[in-house]
Amino acid sequence: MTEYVPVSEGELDEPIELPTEEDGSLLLSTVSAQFAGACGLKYRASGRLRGVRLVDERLSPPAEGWPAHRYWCAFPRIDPPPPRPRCSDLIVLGLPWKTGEEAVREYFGAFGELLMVQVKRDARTGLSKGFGFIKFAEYEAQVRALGRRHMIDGRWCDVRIPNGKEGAAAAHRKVFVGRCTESLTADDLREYFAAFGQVTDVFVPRPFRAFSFVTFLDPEVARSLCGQDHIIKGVSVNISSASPKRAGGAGGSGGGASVGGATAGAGAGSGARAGWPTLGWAPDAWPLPPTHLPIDSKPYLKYE
DNA sequence: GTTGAGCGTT
Repeated sequence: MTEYVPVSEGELDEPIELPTEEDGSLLLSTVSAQFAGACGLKYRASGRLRGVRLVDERLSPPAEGWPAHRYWCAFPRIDPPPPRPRCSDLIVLGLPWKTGEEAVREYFGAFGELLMVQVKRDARTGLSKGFGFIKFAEYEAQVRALGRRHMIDGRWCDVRIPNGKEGAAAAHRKVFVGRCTESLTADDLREYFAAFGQVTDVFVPRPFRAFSFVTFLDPEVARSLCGQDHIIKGVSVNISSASPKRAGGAGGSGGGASVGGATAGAGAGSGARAGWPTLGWAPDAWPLPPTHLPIDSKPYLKYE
């Protein structure tokens, strides 16, 4: 004969009485009819949690019978969070000559715990080369630091994922934006494309050329945009995948894709980059002529 | 006028 088993969704919820079968078992389908997604039952016996035996979709009563306890549902484990992306070394470009590791550590320490800080120096003279490397403990800190510019000791600095192995992956996060007009600033592009995903870099060649590069944090965002035409400030631009930079000259070893924040250019031919529009700074005001900069914060020029 | 700046003594 049918008896009724009190079952609730969670331990503290109000039970619903569910009918058993002729053989005294409770069908899992009877449970899931009331509690969608339930995959079993549990109860408490002398303070400890116990599971109800389940064979072939039938839940068997405990030895002491159904009425001895009240029951609640077991649900499948929610999907385990995907493994966190790991932190990579990050290059910090454009450091003032005077800036040492202490200042870099103090500045980026505000973004999260730092595992490594280096300022690269000339072996002979000990003078800073104007760049360094950092590594965060937490990926979230890395994300916070990428894709915006950083004012360190009076100069705007860029944080990017270094070239090389990591840089090759950056190629998949970057799109080529063709048919740009001169009216489209790096900030315009960053603001527009931020709607599709976090933008970590915008590059607009200077002097003007009719293209730009936009790098996203998520390669899937970049991929999804390829092949599309978009209208930005009335300009129809075409988006395609960014092909690797051509090797050649110093340092180019194949895929020189870069990722990172904005850049204060130093010489003719440098590009314009934009950071977070919300910061409200004006990239078109850059690069400042070196003579307008404090003596201790001239633009980064290798070997100068 | 459709492909980019600079990248690590180990």
